[in-house]
Amino acid sequence: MSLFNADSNPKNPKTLKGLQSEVKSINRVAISVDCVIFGFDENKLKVLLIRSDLKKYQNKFSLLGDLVKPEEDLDASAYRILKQRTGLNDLYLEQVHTFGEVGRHPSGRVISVAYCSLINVQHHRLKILENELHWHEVNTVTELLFDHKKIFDKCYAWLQKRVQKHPLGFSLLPNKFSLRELQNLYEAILNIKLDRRNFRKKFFAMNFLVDIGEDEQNVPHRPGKLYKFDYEKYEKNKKTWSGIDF
Amino acid sequence: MSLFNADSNPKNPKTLKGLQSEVKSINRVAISVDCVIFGFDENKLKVLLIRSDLKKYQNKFSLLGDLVKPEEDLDASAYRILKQRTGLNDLYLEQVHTFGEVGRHPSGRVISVAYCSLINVQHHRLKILENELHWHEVNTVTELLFDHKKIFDKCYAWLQKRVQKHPLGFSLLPNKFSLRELQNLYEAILNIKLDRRNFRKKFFAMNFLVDIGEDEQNVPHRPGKLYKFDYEKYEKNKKTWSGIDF
DNA sequence: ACATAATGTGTGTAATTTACACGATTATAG
DNA sequence: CTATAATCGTGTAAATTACACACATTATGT
Repeated sequence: MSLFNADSNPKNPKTLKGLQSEVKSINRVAISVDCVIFGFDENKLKVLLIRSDLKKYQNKFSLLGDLVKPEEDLDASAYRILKQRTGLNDLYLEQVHTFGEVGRHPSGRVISVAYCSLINVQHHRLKILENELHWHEVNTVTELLFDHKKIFDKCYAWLQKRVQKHPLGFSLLPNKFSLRELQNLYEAILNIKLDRRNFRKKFFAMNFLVDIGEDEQNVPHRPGKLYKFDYEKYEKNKKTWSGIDF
Repeated sequence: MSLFNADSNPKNPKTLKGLQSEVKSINRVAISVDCVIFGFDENKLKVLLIRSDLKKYQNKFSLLGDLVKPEEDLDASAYRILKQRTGLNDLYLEQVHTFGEVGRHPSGRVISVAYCSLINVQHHRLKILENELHWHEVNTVTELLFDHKKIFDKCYAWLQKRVQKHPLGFSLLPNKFSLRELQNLYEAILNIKLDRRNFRKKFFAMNFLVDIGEDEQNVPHRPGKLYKFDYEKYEKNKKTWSGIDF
């Protein structure tokens, strides 16, 4: 077979050299990374967007993205974009889907790999105002640049599924959080109401929340206890089998 | 902002024209699609591989893939590869992950979008022998070309998760199948043993299996009833909320 | 006819999920 | 300092679901 083999034929194999020139000359496209960055603030799930300043694009908002550099891994590219925009390292980041429709981008063939990131809004509030960045409530996101709405929709649906089976949601909260905050977060992401007592029971039963012995401050009501998420314990005990169910 | 905006600066926005030349000249890479095609035969989960005939690559096996054509959508490219190899249309196909490490391919920068497909081995048995194609038991897959083992591993792990929450597994079976066959399939994919009675109860409770009133033929024991999967009913009734649990 | 092998169904128990109510604590307004 | 409003923190009974397990049935092969 050949390296790219859908046309291969045992009697007429491609050579490595031939392939190299094919790779270098013919089927070349640009590749970009777009980041769907979620945040949680004022009990709302938000997404970080940037305003287009091109008249041609009517001041639409778009996701944060950039072309992948020639010597840059895809993940590295996503981290670079996040770093440039938020100043933060060590963000939660995961690849979600790749969008490569022929007509998706006006500048030619551009394939975009979508990444999701979850960040704690408190930690980078400073950087926002310098740019044309803006936190949008996810429910009010309508039209975005190019196919970015489609990308956003995919990532939001991904988040709603993912957050039920994986504790990535904690990345949206401060290190110390109350159970009420955690529940508000889940209610905002999933867009549902949950029973407070059962929510509490469920998370305590998981045994990944650590009571750090502090209380909420400056709340206009009885303060709740603060917890942190024990990620190591989670990693050790996480489920592998959740059962057939659809 | 600009179309690619990680370097954008309100005082110095990129122009659309500038971007177009950037897309056309600088950051260009080749893009390919690799398909991980699963089959189920003799109660084993198999994956369809093709043998490399390049000496340089020591007769390693590789996934089925090809470069994406300039005017071809990613999904279309994956369908084309499947069609060329199996002669089948309408296969189950889903994008899983994109692999873009800088050094992953010897011919230069090649980004590969991995797709998973599930096919019914009966339906295309004819085409296999013409090529260097081979069904490998998934448990015996060791070294593959380039990073294809990594791609395969990702797709297999994806399948194991996915099959628990989505009825894609039926694509591996004939239209009519017995419950025993279905259970064998799940046991092969998940590499576990399941209780026959509970398995049966679970699937009947879902109410997506239709008794077609026929029995197995040519089995050396009491024939089981044959069923088909009612995909429409599934689509109407599928769950949206499966609960927080990790 | 008998041994063998798989099918098809039922039942008790444990575990999990759900629904639901009340007293305690804190801040605020008067 | 008292009343009010809000949230915290907890327990229990009912319903549902998951699991372990046993036995009678139907076919095959000899």
